Amino acid sequence: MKLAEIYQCFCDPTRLRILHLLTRSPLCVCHFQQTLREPQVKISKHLAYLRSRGLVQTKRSGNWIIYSLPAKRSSELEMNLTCLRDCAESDPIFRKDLQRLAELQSDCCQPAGVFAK
Amino acid sequence: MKLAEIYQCFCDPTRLRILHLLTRSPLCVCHFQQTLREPQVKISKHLAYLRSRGLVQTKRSGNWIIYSLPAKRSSELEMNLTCLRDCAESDPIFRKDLQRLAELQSDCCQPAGVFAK
DNA sequence: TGACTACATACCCCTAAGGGCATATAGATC
DNA sequence: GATCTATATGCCCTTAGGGGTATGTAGTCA
Repeated sequence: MKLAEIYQCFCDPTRLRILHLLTRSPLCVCHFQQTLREPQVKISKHLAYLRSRGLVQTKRSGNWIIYSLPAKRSSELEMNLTCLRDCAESDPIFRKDLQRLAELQSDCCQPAGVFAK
Repeated sequence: MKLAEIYQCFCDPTRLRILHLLTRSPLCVCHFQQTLREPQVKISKHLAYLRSRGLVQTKRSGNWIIYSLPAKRSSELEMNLTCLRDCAESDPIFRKDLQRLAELQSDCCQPAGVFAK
């Protein structure tokens, strides 16, 4: 059942935070590190998990690997990402993540194009 | 994170089918058995899992244990149950479950009150 | 070419959890 | 009390997966 696989991707707190951030903007691994304040290996593994299940896509940009949600998403995924975004509004952890991300984005030393589009 | 715990409950296909049915009506274990066509022990264990995490409630009615969604639900749970219900509409497995349930409900030999309210 | 940066992966350990079989329990009925 | 029905639980096996340490790899820049 496809739906259960989506929820399997959603059922870890770190992955949930990653996916939530991706509903806002494509990001590279170092941004997740700075935003989530988790070890690189942990983030990298969860990203690999999500990638193997088609929940995220990557493209290289110089030294950075940019992660983003897939351009084409099933309606189930789309609905659940929207639901996640709505639920996240009232949760302090997700809010804090967004705040940290905003601070990153206001820095001037970011790789070009990461936050674009 | 409370939200991740909800998704942990959602991440197994059998539990997802159980929860989906419960968005329609309170049910006892034997109804799940007939609707899902899964072994009693499997259903019973998944119900115990959901109960231990507060996703379902029980009340006894004679020999039957009636399972239902909790009367008072967090907004996160409510939103995700709604999303599940919407997603389930397009999935043949969930549709088939609903069909079997409807057949059960049209039988005349059901315990009183199970489907009430 | 060599050093550096950003990221991935192999290996290890440990726990959660899913499934099945057998058995226990609780209420109903006789 | 004995039995039946409906449901729960203990035990066992197996796999998935989450976390950490160490190391590999790919692109960049001097």
